[in-house]
Amino acid sequence: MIIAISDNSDIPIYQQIRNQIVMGISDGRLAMGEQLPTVRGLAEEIGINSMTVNKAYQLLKQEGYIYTDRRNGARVRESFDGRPGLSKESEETLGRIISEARIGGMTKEDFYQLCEKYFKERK
Amino acid sequence: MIIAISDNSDIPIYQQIRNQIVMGISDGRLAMGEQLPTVRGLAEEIGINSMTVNKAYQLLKQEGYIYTDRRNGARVRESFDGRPGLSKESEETLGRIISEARIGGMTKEDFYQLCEKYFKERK
Amino acid sequence: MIIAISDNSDIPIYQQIRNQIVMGISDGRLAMGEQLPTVRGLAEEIGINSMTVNKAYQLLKQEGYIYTDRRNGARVRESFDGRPGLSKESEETLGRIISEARIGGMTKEDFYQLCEKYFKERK
Amino acid sequence: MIIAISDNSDIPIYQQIRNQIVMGISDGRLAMGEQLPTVRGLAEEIGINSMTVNKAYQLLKQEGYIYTDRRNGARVRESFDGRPGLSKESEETLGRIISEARIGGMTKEDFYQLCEKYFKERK
DNA sequence: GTGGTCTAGACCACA
DNA sequence: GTGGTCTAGACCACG
Repeated sequence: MIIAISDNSDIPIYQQIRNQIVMGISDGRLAMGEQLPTVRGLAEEIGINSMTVNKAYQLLKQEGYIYTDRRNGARVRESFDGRPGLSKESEETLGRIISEARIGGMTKEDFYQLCEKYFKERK
Repeated sequence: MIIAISDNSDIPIYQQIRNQIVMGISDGRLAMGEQLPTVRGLAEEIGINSMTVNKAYQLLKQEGYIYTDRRNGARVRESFDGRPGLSKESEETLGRIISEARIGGMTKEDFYQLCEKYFKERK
Repeated sequence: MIIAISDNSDIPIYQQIRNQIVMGISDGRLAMGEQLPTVRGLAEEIGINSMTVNKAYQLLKQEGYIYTDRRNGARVRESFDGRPGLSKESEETLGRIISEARIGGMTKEDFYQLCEKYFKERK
Repeated sequence: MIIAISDNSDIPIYQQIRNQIVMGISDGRLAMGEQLPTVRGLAEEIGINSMTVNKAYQLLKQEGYIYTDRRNGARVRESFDGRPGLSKESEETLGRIISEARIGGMTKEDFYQLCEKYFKERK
């Protein structure tokens, strides 16, 4: 899986990595239990410091998306059973986005149609 | 309209203001063309630096949600025509949230049901 | 409040800082809402890198013990209402310690007497 | 006695083994003087490197929980006399946990009730 | 002035 | 070889 970082984004690099891995898990590019690139390997690949990748992995680990096995590096969680639907922050953000969509003139149907795109994606 | 700032949020204060005004416009608490509080007035009301409020207004203006007329008052835009849509950033964020929802075990129906809540709100 | 770091401990420095602040909150040396030392200030005081203090603060923040107000630095949480009794890890560790105590020949009464010491402490 | 290793734990494997054996001794699953599995046998059983099991045994031996007789078999110590007590480390950890419990809103009685659970266990 | 982020190196424990 | 920790110094956003 390719991880592309945008230098001129105002989202911190470690967050961008975190987001792309989450999206990779969601759309199937990263399978349950699959091994992630090593911290150093990924850092080299995208040309950043390994501490930054480490921070992203720590965040993913804390959120329960991955775990680190001392023998094999980092892996995607095998199951996401007990986790609640959405984090409180993400739900708030969703509310904000829906507000923006409504002001932007989108109907509920327009919005759901947009969502479909992201539900379908499975590269 | 009451604007409440959370000190322990990770979101910068000026963005919290911006978000609340956007949501106010969306759910009808702020009417099209309605005059916003003055920068200094709002700053005093919520007990923060007026530079911060100014920054929020600048952002809203730049995003096209409000405009300032020559008497220095800020008003909500009268119409939001143009093709319906979301900003590129917000659409990306939406994609990220849908990914999180899917991993969290939400079905498309669960997600839409959650969205309904935010579409209904109209205080 | 004085924070003392042990260099020859196998507990990471950022964890030691975290533990001492937690204990400070518990025994009243740090009041609810009280401002913590600044990251740089504390780092200088105990002669370590500010990133390490930052890491400790991030951990405390994530655990809900403190929050960071952009205007005033880091502060102790005002209330700890909704938090559950003990984290799963701490409860497991407690079980392990009780096992050690029993093998060490302590009766339940011996153990509770030892606990009393830590419940009483309020410097 | 079954020893189960968790790959996604932050606790090193050799310590997990050590902890489980200590708890086994405490709750009676391992009798005083009972012979432990061989290093190689246990390593194969739980599918890890025998160096790791060896490290756990060394630690247990150093802590006085087990001893190795001249026929190379490891056995649980016959008696644990001496003045009742906890290691300095464990006592410190206990203090930390009590702090967390207090902040978490547990009363002394809540805490003792939780402890009871671990005192009762004797499989 | 505050915390947040990032870099370029380094050392260590674990397995 | 893996992740985890730490350093010394730097820049940035926020208020």
